[in-house]
Amino acid sequence: MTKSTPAELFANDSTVVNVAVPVPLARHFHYRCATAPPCGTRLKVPFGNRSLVGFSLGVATAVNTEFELKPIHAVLDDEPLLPPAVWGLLQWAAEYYQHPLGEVLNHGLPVLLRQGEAASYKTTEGFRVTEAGLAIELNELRRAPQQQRLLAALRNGPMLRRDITAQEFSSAALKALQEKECIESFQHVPQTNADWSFAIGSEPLQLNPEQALAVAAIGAASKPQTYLLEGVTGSGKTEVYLQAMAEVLRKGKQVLVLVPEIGLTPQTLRRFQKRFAVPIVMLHSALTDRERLDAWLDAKNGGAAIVIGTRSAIFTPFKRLGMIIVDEEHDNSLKQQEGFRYHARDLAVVRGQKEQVPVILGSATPSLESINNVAQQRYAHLQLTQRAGGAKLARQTVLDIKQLPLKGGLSVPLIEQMRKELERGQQVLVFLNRRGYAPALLCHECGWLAQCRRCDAYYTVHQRQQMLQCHHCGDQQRLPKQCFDCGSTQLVGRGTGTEQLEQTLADIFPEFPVLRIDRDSTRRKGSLAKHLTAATENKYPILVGTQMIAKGHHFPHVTLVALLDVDGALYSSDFRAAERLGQLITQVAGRAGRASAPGTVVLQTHHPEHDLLQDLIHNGYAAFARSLLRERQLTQLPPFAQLALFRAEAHEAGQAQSALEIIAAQLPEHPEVFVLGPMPAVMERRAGRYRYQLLVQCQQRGLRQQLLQHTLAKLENLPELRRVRWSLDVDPQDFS
DNA sequence: CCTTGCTCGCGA
DNA sequence: CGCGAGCAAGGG
Repeated sequence: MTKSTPAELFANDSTVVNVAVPVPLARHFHYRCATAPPCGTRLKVPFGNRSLVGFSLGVATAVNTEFELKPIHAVLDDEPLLPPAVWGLLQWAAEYYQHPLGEVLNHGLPVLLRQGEAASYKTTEGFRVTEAGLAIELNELRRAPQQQRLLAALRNGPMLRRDITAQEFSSAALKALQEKECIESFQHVPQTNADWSFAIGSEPLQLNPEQALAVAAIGAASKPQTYLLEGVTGSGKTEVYLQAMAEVLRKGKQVLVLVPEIGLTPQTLRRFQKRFAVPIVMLHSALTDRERLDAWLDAKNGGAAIVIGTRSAIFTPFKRLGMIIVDEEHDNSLKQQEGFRYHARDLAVVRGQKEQVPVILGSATPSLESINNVAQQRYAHLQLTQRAGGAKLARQTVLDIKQLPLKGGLSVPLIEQMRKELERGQQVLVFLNRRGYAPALLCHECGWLAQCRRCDAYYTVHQRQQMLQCHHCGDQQRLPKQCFDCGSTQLVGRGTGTEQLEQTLADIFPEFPVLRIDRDSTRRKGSLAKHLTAATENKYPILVGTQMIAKGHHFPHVTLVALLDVDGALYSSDFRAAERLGQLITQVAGRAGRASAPGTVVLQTHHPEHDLLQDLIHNGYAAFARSLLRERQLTQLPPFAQLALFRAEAHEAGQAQSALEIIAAQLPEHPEVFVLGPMPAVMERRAGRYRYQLLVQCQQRGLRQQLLQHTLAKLENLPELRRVRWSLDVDPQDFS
């Protein structure tokens, strides 16, 4: 790396370089230097009274001579930091999402590189077993199960510290083993540009005909393309991924795997490791900045065969990328909901085209966007309709609870059905998407409801902590003893949350232990994994959970799944609510059953006759989604329309609203452009701010693009907008 | 009088 | 975004 001294730089700084700086401004900035650093190298530049790391965009042409330019401080890279494919992807994303390039480029980098660190390894620490560690009986460590587990793992081969922490081994266990001299640390020198192709042997698992067809189709394609792998839960999508990957790895190429939530990753990682003896790198939130940079470098230098990560991993550079897999492509967490609002699945498809590698989008409940792309023949369709091992899909039923008394959200017929399963020794899963004890606190005497000071929302009662909590702004206060209005002490929770449900179930079924899995019960690090394991092992006949349990994990002993309250989404104002409800019900239903004990799903509802529910339970998600798609076409909603959403928030409602009126006034009139709003957000006030929205709807993507570009250029100079926080969301997923 | 806490404007 | 200038509110 060259670190030019200021003296060298100023000696002859007649050149002007164009720099993308990480600030929320759409323009670039000019700086003086001796010779322009190549486009794509990082520079340290003075900005205001700060020093920032930006990217060179090459020699500037038309230069403003009205004021003196500042010289750059330093050149941080000898050559462009990012390979052309990633550079191009980031440029494309900045334009598509209308987000300042400097911020987008910054987003694509590990933190240390944003801060100006050199893009090179520092040695990393690894651990391996010693002679003593090999000699010792594992049984001797039975009093220290953590150490026992870790030692067993290390006997399979040395591991890096970052991989040890990633697999939820405790650092105490690591230290203890080291002190007993069962293991020792060593300095690991990263192996760049490894060749693992020889290590990919024949495949152990027998595929069913559908899986075999899918793998063959991907392998046989004459040119790379995008595939939608639509496979019912339990149909063995992962096995298709693994065998499709094997082909790629055998050629010595790398694979990028995007997963929605990192909670699932240790599990996925283990499965990948079991199959392939190749370097696998995980990008997850528990990594330190240094570990993240090392992982990034492993991918860039070609040392990592497989990279598994969440949405931001889509920007990882690769030396020889051979395939991208997006698991659970319908999942909303693939879309970033603030700042640079990109959709990692959509960028994966773009990246696949740019780098000419196949992209596999997998889901049991594909998004309507992807289903439409199949219909338009933009994606190839691969279907898995059979569950592996002959397991049957759960039978879905609706339970009409109109006029039925509810006990903590449970109807009597449901309780009886549960009892039957439990007495047969089966496991029952009760799903309720509302954590806490009760979603509101009500005064029984005067009807007063405890309302959040800063939001248009009620506090949730958390009985165990004796707190009121606002789930929208995080505000907390002690559970009041008296009504704020009338002073009555008759305060009761209204409605049911998982905390209450857990108690109610324990009362009804004292002989069957209950395990609750939600954000509150899994707050401590590693406890989600622990809970999930306990749930799988059938130690708890009754499982209670929020949508946390809807993702990925399979509970083979569960034969009855009950969803307590699905009505909220049936009459929602959000046009995506039905799609999401269908996905949720199908995913939760998919957690249950195995070959010997097919499951039943019970949906408690006040609207048993509702078309959506009927369609879903009788025809399944695939048909349900396709009828929703026809509806979207009739109503001209995505994917048949291109949306963009302007949001504004301010301390005064009027300010937010008028900011959007100003923006609306800048939008050119066009017969194919519809503008809706400004209108208040569904929750108008949140965390003390009033929130408004302005929806722009276009027929054509190109038209929307032109329109946004044109409009944003004008907005940059409007002083009236500086007083409010506003943002643009291209392809909004969530209107809250 | 000075500290504290905001909003505002600006950045090459 | 994130700094500092500038200004208002409040304590001594």
